[in-house]
Amino acid sequence: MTDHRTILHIDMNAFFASVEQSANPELRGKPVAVVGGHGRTVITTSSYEARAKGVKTGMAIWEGKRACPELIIVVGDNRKYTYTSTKINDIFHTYTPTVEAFSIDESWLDVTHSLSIFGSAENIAYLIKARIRHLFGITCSIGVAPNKLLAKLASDMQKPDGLTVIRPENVSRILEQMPIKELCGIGKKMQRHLNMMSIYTCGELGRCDAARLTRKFGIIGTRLKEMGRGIDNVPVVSFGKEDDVKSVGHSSTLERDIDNPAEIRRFILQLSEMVGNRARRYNVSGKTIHLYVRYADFFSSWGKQTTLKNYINLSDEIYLAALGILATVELEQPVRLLGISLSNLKHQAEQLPLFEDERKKRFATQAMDRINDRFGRMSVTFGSLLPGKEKAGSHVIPPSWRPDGVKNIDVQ
DNA sequence: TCTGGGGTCCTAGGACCC
DNA sequence: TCTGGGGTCCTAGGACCC
Repeated sequence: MTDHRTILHIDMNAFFASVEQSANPELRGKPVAVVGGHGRTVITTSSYEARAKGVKTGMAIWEGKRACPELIIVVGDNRKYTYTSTKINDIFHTYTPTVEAFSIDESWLDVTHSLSIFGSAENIAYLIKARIRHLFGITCSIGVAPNKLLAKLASDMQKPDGLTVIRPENVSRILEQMPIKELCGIGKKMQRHLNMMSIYTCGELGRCDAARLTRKFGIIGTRLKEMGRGIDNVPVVSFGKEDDVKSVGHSSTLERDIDNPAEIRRFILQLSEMVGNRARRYNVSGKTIHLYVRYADFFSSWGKQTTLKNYINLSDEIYLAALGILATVELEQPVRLLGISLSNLKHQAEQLPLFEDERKKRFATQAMDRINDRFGRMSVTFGSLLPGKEKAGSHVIPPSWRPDGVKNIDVQ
């Protein structure tokens, strides 16, 4: 299907750092790095001034300082980013109802049916950029194209504060010399494989024999060739029409490596509480629990999962399942990171448990969740957590957070 | 004082059932 | 007693995205 859609991809420039610079004039024009508040943190986002000096996302603080000694370290503040992201999302919705949040700082808009009202996609892009700059003092890069793949590619072509339009008649010219790694979906490994087949540009990928790609990559081969030609029919899926959420998980690098079993169990309980709290807020329960451990040497790790007969979402049930997994292994090193996730999810129909003690437990859990929602994570928790004052990892939300928050889930 | 945290999707192989 | 094959569920692990 050759469609005639018009898609915008909007990418907030250095989002967390820009929000900080906007909130604090002393940071403007200076190299700033946003980091997590606790534990062995890394740089989540850095300002363009810092990037110019070689500061990159994922660097440890000391690495960032080595690249740029005058680097200003700012501990991230979730509330600022979620608030700003939500408000920006509101702006998008004044131009089209079809808005898909790819992450906290990236969205696609299908404006095909808005063009008659607002004139042109470029006009919409200008209006959006002006409003975001006016309201929040930050910039974004916008790509306009006939599909999501090309719109995302376009928004990457001019940063910061760019506006790039890829018209259907220019697609093949633009892709001819474009390195394949610029395409969303082609990572390091795929790039290496394609390079070994002497494929370096999108043009070459698009002309490659489909059978050759399919032999090498299986079913993905066909898709790769399409990507090389700039073909992408994936629709923009707005909030409320997405697929069900598939898993809920938390992981945390510990402040220091630990090998004390009681301490490990304490962190597992804490993570179980975080996972359970979120699952209950999403109103889902799951029957597969996954425990992930990374050892002190950073490189060795393992993950084990177990599937239960029943769907669960209470913190202590998750905790017990995770402990069950832990009991099947012998730890080889001190532990650096622990993670728990709940998958195999289903929407939980609201019904009161039959037995009095179960009802009491449900109410107690709901009360605890409400307090935590209001006053922040882990304001109240199970007693066994109280003696330790150590808390798991970073409080800075990941860029994968979506302003829509809870996804829509069909009741089954 | 090296190297975060949240996800999705895909594949391969084994167990088990019909 | 011997045989093939399809389907589903499960675990483990990897690639990719932000």
